[in-house]
Amino acid sequence: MRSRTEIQLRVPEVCRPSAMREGQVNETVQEYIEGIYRLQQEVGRVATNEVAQYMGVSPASASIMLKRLAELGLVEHTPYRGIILTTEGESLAHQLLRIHRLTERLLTDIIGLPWNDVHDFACKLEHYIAPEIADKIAQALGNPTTCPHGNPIDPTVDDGSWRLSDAAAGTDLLVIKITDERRAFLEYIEELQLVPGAQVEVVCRTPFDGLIQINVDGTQHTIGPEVARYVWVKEPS
Amino acid sequence: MRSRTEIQLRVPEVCRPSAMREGQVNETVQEYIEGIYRLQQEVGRVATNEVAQYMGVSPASASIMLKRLAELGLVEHTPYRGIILTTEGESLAHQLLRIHRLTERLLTDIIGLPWNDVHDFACKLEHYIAPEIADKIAQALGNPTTCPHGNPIDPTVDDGSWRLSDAAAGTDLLVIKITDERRAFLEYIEELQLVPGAQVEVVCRTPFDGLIQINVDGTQHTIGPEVARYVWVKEPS
DNA sequence: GGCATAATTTAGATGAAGGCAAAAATCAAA
DNA sequence: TTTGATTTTTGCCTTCATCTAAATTATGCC
Repeated sequence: MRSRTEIQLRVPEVCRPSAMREGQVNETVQEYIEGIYRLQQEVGRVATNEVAQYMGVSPASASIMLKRLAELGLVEHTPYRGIILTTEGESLAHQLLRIHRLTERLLTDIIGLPWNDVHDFACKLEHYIAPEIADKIAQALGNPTTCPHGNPIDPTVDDGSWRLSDAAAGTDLLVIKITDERRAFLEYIEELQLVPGAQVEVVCRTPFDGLIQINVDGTQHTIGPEVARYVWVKEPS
Repeated sequence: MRSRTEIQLRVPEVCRPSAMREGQVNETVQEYIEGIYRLQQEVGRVATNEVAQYMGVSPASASIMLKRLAELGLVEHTPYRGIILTTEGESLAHQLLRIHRLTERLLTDIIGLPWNDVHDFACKLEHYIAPEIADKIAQALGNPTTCPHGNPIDPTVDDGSWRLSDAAAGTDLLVIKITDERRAFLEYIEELQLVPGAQVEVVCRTPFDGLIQINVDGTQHTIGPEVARYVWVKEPS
């Protein structure tokens, strides 16, 4: 047993607690940017209130954070007029989404976790996976093009799909992706067999409430608009 | 484009910033437990000052944290007498080490990162990998027995090795593991080809300064005691 | 054009983490 | 029993992310 005064620091700096709490673009900032990106996809220019609601914080908190994001150059913030991601902010969002989706693929394809589980884990891991590691992961996985839920790994790619809620009755379609990745939602989707790659026939639509009758694998289901909204389809090729 | 008031929270709770900052046994606590475990391996019962020095904080901060760890039941803290891990604390340390080492294996074997890079990444990721995922990783990797630096995945296993600094002159030995995982150290080790699995002959030792002359792959090197201390060897079987 | 209402921002405060320096307490060794 | 080293306590600081309440600005309607 060695003399008690000689213990040296054999733990790398990066593993020390103080170093773990990173710099400017921390976890919270990254989560906001991801949320804003998704909102922007849905509604275009984003209002402060929408960010607040989406992130589950008060409008005041969202306002403060938006100011900070603007200072970081990630969003363009016109006071009282909401925000829009800058090129830099969008590029960060793309980077994060790519890392997130690659991580999901790693978790399903290599680690063997179920597809409805991986989103939550990827949410935590993504903040600690550098882009260079993501490249390595992509390589190791044979450069997959989509995440387990069907979203393109490269977020700039347009897969040409549209929402099932917008599909016309009487068409035969292919499920491309599911964009509500909460566990309960995915479990429901799985029950319906409405997973990416499945064939779905839009039988008919109700004139009210926007219900859609579909046929998947010979089974009839009726789904509501809030489900159909997050299932994306296109013509089978 | 949908009405602006209907945006719902499609982001799982767990991905929201507030949920990311966890409960009692947070990142910092985990890092302390790991550090204390390593110290305990080196020197037995650990003094407050040693924890402070090892973790790079003031003795005051270490003292406060040790009190907290004691309240969590992870260490037994006799005031003014230092600490010792409880069964629970040791078990947590083992769990963390297992996850850390499996993560390192994943990073080298599947992702293809170099062995001197993986420690730092694993340090960050380990806090977000649940034991059940670690089990899946182990399975996916074919239940490896050691990390890329040669440490047993199961920290309770005794591999029967000893420090090269304690080896007698004139013996032929097998390098088992390297226990200083800082990048610069591993790069030096690699330069010497003194990696786990290598054959090393202890040619002679100097009477002063504890230098050791070794022969690896037909090349002679002289290494100091601080290097030899973190290279572990045993008789080839 | 003016006003009520809605949305947004500011101001001020909170609470949890993690840290430090200096003073006080304790231990150990001469 | 005194002295020096170690440890703990005390009191305070900083950062982060959040809140409520008040002030400000925009908007839509008559």
